[in-house]
Amino acid sequence: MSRSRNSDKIMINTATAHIDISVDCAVFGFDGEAVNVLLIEQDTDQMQLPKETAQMALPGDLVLPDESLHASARRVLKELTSLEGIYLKQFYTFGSPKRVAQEKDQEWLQSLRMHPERRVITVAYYSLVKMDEFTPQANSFAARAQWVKIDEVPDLAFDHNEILESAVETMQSELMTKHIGFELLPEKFTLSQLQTLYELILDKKLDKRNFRKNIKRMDQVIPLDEKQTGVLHKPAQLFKFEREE
Amino acid sequence: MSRSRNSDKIMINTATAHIDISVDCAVFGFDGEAVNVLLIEQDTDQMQLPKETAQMALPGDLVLPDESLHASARRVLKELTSLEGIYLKQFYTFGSPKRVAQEKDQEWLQSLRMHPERRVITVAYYSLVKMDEFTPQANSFAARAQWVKIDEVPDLAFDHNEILESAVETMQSELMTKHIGFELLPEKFTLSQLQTLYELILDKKLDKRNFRKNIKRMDQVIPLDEKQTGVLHKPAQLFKFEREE
DNA sequence: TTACTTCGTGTCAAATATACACTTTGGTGC
DNA sequence: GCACCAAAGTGTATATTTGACACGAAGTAA
Repeated sequence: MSRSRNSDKIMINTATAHIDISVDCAVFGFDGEAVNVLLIEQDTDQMQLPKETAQMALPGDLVLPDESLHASARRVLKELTSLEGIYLKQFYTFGSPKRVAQEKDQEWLQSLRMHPERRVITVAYYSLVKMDEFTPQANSFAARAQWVKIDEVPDLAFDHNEILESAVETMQSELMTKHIGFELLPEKFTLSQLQTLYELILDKKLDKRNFRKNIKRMDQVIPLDEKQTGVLHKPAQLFKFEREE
Repeated sequence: MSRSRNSDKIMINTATAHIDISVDCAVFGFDGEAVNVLLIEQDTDQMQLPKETAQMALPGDLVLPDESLHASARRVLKELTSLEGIYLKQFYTFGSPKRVAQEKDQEWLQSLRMHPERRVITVAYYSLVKMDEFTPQANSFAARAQWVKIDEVPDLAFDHNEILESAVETMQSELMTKHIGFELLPEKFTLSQLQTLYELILDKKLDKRNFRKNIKRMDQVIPLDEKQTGVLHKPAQLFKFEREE
């Protein structure tokens, strides 16, 4: 099939031509104050690398030979948070030939990967977790995980800043149409919490009355006979979200 | 890094563990009557396979070792149509472990690929071409290409029906927000042509006056001092689309 | 000139989006 | 128990957008 097919045969069949596939997950959480993303600190100790070279990265892993992409993302997430059945969505695949070839990244890959020089194409997912259900696992992977406010994210390994930015954009555009905001809130929430979350994700102020008008005409948002407690002002009514099938 | 990282090391290092990466393109065109997609007929003659086994497929190819994903899609498209600089958009990555393992597909892969048994993950793009600029290349790849109306697409190779369906959905959802409709029309077009195209893509009737009201308030659509010719009724005014930067 | 076909146009009603400010409620501390 | 604090909760008027709907105008062909 055409010229390129022939060149495949010539070029693919060399040791350097293998391409690895990974998944990376941008895992978002909301603590009432800010939207956070889960970052992993590269483990320089174990790798016997100088601490200065430690970078933070989105959690990710190579795709296993018999694992679907989605399963792979689920696995990464489960190892990290032990959560299952949470919102997880593929949004883009990053495949620049040099995306793991920068010097800052090679050092780390060389102490970790069998084929550090290999090109890696990564399928990126974003995920939304309720922070109050988040229970880090007692393994070295999750132990080095931490929540970082999305506007305080440092320079990350590989092209992970780009991936993260793209995840945030995807989340913004899906917020309205897919009601993903509720995935970040606890079971019971107030409308002010919901509004704060929307304002943080969309990065703009919303009008309180108009916002409530809109929310209240969604019949998936159900008022409870319960009020907020432990606040030093008028307690707000609690609501729950019921996803329809 | 954690259990899975270890299992990578064990499992990746076997002959069967390599995963190939391809791109597949759903190339759409509009002939005034219907929306068409470019399909390739698998070349059973050259492969010495019985003709009954011939299937149609979306054009695609393995990603070359040093080629970005986008470049790879551009290459496939150029070989097929010789067109450059046309609308091309990544929309999803399909990675089910068994997606090329069905019997109907293996026969063909075995006469074509160096590693027919390998799992292939494919990054899918959709593309919009003006059919009047489409010039098939004189190579065997393009010679077997043909336009097929999207509602007459037969069973395709691999999971290409699923990919195509997903491409159509993406196109539908991007039609309004990204004004991709104009990519399918010739330089000069009438509002009726535009409306027909919208109705075909969205698969629903639109009201003529309301449609025109909406289009006319887009200042990217510019009326020309020119009319349709060669029609046996009142000729329509021509318009052009000017993408703003 | 007639017949045919598609082009091109406006209005009204309904729904939705936006802008905007004050009273209510519960808790705390005196 | 009163005063204060802080956020909750609520309504209206205006502008904008959407959706439904029908007929004369322009050109071609016979």
